Amino acid sequence: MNKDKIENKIEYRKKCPECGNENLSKDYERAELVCRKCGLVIDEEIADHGPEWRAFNNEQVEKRARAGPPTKYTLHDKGLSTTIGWKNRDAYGKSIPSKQRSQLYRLRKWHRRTMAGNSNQRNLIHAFAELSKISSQLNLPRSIREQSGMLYRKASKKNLIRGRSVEALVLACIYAACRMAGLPRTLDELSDISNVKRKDIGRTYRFISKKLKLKINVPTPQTFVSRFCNALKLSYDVKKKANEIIKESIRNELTSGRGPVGFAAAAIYIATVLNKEKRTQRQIADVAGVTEVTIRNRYKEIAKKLSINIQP
DNA sequence: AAGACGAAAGTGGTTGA
DNA sequence: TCAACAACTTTCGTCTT
Repeated sequence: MNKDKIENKIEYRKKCPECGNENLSKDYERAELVCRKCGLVIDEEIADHGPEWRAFNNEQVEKRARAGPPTKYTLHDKGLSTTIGWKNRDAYGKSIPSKQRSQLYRLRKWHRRTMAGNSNQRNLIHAFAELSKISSQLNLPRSIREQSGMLYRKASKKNLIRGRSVEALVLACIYAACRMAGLPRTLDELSDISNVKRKDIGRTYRFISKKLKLKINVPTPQTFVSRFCNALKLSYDVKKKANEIIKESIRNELTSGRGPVGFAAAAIYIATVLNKEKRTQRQIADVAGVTEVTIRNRYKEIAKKLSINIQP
């Protein structure tokens, strides 16, 4: 209890190790602690110091679930399970007469069966273990994890699971949740950390988004800028500049038909050159998952249309 | 030596008949 | 279901710093 308070205080008093600036902003959406002066990401997991909610069987789930609100979509019973005790005693500790005892046995049996005995529940336990593993690897904020879990639960309710790979389904839910939160990951990123092919994740995603009638907008280049800039350790100014370039490009209809990822990468490249925080095309291409060629093509188009002069 | 450039051929996904 | 198509990638030779 006290320990939590102390930790919070320490976090609050943090300084930027790069420039000593104390003006830090917490970005809970992205789960980052960011220096407002130089854009350095100081702590990438501020929103998620919670325990690992992994459960591999019903007993573990019940042990960990207890009664603590808020309810968790990432637990197969939303953390709301009730247990019938194993002792043959009543609430006062008296032993229960044998006549009622057989009744109690029967009650327990069916309780167990309805809890985790059916394949649906077992499937959810498996899926949420998977979900927890993957979202840890991606450092996803809790809100997105919960959203993914909710989507999976919905899919399960509509019987969309049977006959499909659990892993692909989980990845598709994560992909959808990220996009809904405005923090899209690329299919390649998801594919890289799992052993599901990009194509399969995409297909499964389309499947569930159609069946669940999800309304998800096409990602704009801006949604990628912040993440890529952080990965490249670029300053806040570059971020801002890149966003301006994108906004201007959208107005000039340069973005239509172009992949948003490559476009974001090109805008960042221009911004780095303009702000003299040079990164090579290769560096940017690597974090964005596109090729240098794409960056070149895009940035030529932008520079031409917006008449931005790039001189080294 | 490293980075930027651009041509040309290849690949995977979308679209419309 | 198939072919056409645009976006993007791969590869590679050349130029610039």
